[in-house]
Amino acid sequence: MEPVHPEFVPDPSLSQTEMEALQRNIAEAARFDDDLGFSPDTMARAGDTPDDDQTTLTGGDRTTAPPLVAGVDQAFVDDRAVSAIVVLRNGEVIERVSAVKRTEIPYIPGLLSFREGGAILAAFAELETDPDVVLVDGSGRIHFREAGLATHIGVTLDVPAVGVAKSLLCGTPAQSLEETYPEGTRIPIAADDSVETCPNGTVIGHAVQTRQYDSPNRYINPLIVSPGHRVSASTAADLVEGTADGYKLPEPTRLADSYADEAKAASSDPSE
DNA sequence: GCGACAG
DNA sequence: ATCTTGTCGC
Repeated sequence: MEPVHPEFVPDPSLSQTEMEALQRNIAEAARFDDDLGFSPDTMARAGDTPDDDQTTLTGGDRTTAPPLVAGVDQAFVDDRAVSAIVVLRNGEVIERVSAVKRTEIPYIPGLLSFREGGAILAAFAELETDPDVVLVDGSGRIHFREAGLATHIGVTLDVPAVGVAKSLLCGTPAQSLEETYPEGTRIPIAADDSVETCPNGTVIGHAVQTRQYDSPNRYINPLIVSPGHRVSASTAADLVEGTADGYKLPEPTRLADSYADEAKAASSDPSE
């Protein structure tokens, strides 16, 4: 798939001020409410009975096929970024692609999309499938200008997108994230003074505990989930919870992560 | 000036 | 993100 908004394609040669200006425009074009082509509750998972998705004469419309969910993740080799995309439906891999691109700028908090965005869009250009929603590694609305990596990619491609991060970039959690929470716990993240584009108190995402150990002194940190584009904060959390399958990371993200490592190894293999 | 900051 | 062994727990 190709960019619907070429003017938003991340350009690493821009000045920092120009990058920030572009992010403000992207945040204005972003929709942080649900505009999905499917019902978030049609998320069947691996192991589910296939005929669960057939029509019920008297029930609601259950003819809708489970959505195509894509996971995107990157790996790095020297000055190159390897982006991998894995598309799943019903827990089954439908397609996977990867692309390699040189990184033009270093990692700068708040400007991640200008470092990784090029490789990601190159990978999407290779993708034949049109995913219903994309899970991007990093923040979406939880960003200083509400334009994190997931928002940048989602708006540029005009595809529903969700940000899945392992740590909090900004914003204030309703409860401390230092505690150990049981699976299923969802803690709202509110905008604070560090988020300069929206009122303080706005819920810009959630900490989501997709996995937790049963026993004593070992614990797992929650994921930080936020809307990227065309998804609300609560639906973003629903989608991540609905695609997680026994691991902390949702399946599409987990598979993209390992595929990126494979592609990275292959790209730096002399015998190839 | 200092702190804080996804991957 | 990346560099890596051991260690805990089911």
